[in-house]
Amino acid sequence: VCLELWHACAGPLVSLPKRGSFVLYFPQGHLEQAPDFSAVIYGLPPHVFCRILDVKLHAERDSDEVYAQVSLLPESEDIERKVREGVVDVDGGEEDYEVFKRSNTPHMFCKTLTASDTSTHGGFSVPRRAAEDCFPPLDCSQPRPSQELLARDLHGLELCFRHIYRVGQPRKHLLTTGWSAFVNKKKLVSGDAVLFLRGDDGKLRLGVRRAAQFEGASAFSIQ
Amino acid sequence: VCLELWHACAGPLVSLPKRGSFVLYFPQGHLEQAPDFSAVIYGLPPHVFCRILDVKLHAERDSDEVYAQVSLLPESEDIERKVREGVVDVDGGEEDYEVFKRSNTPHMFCKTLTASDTSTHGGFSVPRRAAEDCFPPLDCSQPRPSQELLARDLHGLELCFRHIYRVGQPRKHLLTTGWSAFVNKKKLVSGDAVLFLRGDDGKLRLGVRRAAQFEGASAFSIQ
DNA sequence: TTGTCGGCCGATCGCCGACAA
DNA sequence: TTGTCGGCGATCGGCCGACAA
Repeated sequence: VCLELWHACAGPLVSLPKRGSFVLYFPQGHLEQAPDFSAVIYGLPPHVFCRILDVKLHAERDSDEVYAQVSLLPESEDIERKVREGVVDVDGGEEDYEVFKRSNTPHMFCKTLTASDTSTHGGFSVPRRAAEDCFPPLDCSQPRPSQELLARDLHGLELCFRHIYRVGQPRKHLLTTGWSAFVNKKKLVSGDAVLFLRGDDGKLRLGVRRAAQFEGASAFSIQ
Repeated sequence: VCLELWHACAGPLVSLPKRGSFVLYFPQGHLEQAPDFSAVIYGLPPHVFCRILDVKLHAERDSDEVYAQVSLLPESEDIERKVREGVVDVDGGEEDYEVFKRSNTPHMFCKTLTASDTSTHGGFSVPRRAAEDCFPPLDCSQPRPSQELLARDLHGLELCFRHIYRVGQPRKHLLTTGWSAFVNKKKLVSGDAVLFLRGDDGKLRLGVRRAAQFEGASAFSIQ
């Protein structure tokens, strides 16, 4: 999946460990996150000194929720001592995403959906800055500027929208055709957020960040 | 869940062990059904002599697929020997569902859905026998007999349909309003079957039996 | 600048009848 | 008896403008 879009969806509070770096792994904390398989395992060490073998980015196929799969390799106490003493660097030397982000600033916009955005009556009001930053420019010499907008989501699925400018007297950008199909497909509701992201290659990416959700929220969904 | 409806949905080939009876449990066969958690466990006995502590009937919340949760208690070799010798009866003496069914014959009907039944164009053709056996009788002295039909599914959820008689010249029973909502909610397709069941209390029950489905079939669902 | 609403057109749903298998 | 289809009315989706926050 797209690195930038993944981080955009995850939000600024999420940072991933670098491959090759060292971490302390707390097995008991891991177990406590899986109450269905809760078990008391005696003799479990409180923490294990590990090296990050790999970090894979994923997104849930149904909900688009982002998550990472981190592969750990337990290291010897010898290595642990050397790291603590500074003989071996904690960081593995691989480029950090923060570093990458500072040099390559993607054009990005995030908007929380309003009642109008998610209702069946009408489309999506595009914030002006979002349209100007992320969308291809419209030929405003025409009376009714419009274009087809193509964007890919985290799974690489291509979405298509009609993007128009200036409806009514106060001018504004709108997404019309294709928008409600997107809302339905992603099961978006008022309060959820969408992210537009234009990569350096000019390709448009589209992500989703859902409002605070409860465990088993789908059990209470309408119809 | 409703005992009769559960058995109706499960079909005549499915019979459950009685509570209190004895069975031979084959752990290896159980493991082979869960390939995701496949593991080779050494020293596993080929079979365990068990008593049925409890049998709970369930239905999947999303698909309405029926399944049973069977609780087993391993028994001593002493009991096993007595059972084999006939000193203790294999059956636990609890009433069998087959026995129950022979004395209480519920009015029941099962129909495989046609293309017309599942299309958005029109409602559901009710077989005449289904209507007469399971539905409250209509007042046919009126020019357009119709009634509201209430039925509960396996989860106790109440469905509502408009039931009419005699549309067009060849008279027939139809479910109109409410039917397509039911088809959508249960994601029914042509080939699936619905079951109508009128209990002794006169209450109507409504079950679903899906056509042969493949693993991960939802991955190929439309939209 | 942008969230919401009234108006309105067109597409689809869904009810009715006819007809045939 | 019942599966399918043509027809057509009612409903809803969805695009436009106006207006106000």
